[in-house]
Amino acid sequence: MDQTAFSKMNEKLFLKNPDDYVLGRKIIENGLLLINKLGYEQFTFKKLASEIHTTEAGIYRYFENKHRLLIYLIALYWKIIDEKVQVISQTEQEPEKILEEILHILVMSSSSDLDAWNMEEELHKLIIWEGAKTYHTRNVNDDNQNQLFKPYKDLCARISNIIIALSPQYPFPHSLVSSVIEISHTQKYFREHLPSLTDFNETKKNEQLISFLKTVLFGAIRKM
Amino acid sequence: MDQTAFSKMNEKLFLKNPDDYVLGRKIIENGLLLINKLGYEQFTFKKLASEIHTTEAGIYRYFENKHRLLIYLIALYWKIIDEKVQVISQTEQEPEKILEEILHILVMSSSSDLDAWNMEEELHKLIIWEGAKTYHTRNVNDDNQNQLFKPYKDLCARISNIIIALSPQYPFPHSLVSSVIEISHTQKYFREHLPSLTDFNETKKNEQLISFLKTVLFGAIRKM
DNA sequence: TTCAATATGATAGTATTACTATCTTTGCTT
DNA sequence: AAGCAAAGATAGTAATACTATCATATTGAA
Repeated sequence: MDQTAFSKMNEKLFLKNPDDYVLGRKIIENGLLLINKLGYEQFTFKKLASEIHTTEAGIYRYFENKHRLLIYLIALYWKIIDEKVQVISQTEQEPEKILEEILHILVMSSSSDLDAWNMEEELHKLIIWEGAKTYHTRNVNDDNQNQLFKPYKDLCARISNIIIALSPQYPFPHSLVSSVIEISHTQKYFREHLPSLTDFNETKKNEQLISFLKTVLFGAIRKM
Repeated sequence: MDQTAFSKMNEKLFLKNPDDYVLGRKIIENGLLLINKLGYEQFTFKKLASEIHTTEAGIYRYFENKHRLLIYLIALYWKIIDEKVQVISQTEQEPEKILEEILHILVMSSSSDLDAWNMEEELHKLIIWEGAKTYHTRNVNDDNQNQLFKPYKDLCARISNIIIALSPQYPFPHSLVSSVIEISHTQKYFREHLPSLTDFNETKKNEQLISFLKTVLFGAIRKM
């Protein structure tokens, strides 16, 4: 796992930094697995507590509630993606090629190493199933003021800059980037659960999804 | 309100057809208002019951749980939109013009009549805030098998047909349509709550959003 | 070595949620 | 006038989402 993403997590996300303590790290790792297993609604601190042989109260020392834990995990995901995008941006040269590489990262087409426990894949599953629940809440504005969504916004800004460099005349770079990110998740979800909302067949799924995202991304910024 | 949308609602959505009874209609109307007021998570049948001077048990006679009520309301929304799209399709002639009209419908740019109680506007608010919660559930597959999402899929298919007529070579008409629909909601939401993920300023908001959606929709299907 | 701070464990308790069950009353239809 | 279904009323339960308090174990500074 990429350890640098854990550093400098927004302190508003937790009561006590989980990455500094044994129990805290167990909460993060097993919390992620258990949310993915049960779904966010069915997930409770009590169930997690019994999973890691601690108590509800123990978990509440780290996170105010399960929503904060969710936002923490999603923020972690965005930080990891942002770092990958930074690396790509530095190594690649053509902006088109960089953007295409970013699409690959967003759909997690490279199912990476066959680690027994691959946090990144779990985080990817989490964002597809539960990502939108971080901000579809009556607390959005407060949470946003507390900078809880900063990693997502940073990533969006970084990719937008590539669009701006490539197509300075295009008036909606941020909207385009946040849209492509969101639909990379919803299309992957629809493909599995509401396939008639998509056009993907069983073969080379991720390639088809990336093709689609390319028609959207490059279609939009192309000059009329 | 468009009364035809209520007819032929999928019977799996309710235990007793709310549109056939006084109490049922109160549940629908005040349920919609109360979910919008409190947010889906804070909304409970108990609160709704006290609002309309009935009891929890009374509401449970109509809906298995609040999630079913949410799906019902969202299905109603899609039916209303689908009817509007049908009307446009019949009156308009050029496919481009039809699609542009559909974008206007999707973002609800015409804030219609100044009725004291405008169900359509409330439903539009509901879909923006809570729409994604209908399918981001561990029950998606069951719910989908029960046809609970049929109105959405019907709408998507209908609009896709226009795309196909306009651009028969484009390989992803359904994905494009479901994506445009989804981002019409998320971008409107981001504009209000996470504006740095968008590029819209305070003036003529909906026109800007529609411009953006046009770059995506027409950009994607344009021949290379 | 001792003391103090703090991480964690253990237990208990509360208000609210998400239901289910049952019994009564009201009002309309035939 | 009888009967049936809609709606009201009340009660109860398991689970959720917390909060509070007290005990124990570890560790690092004096």
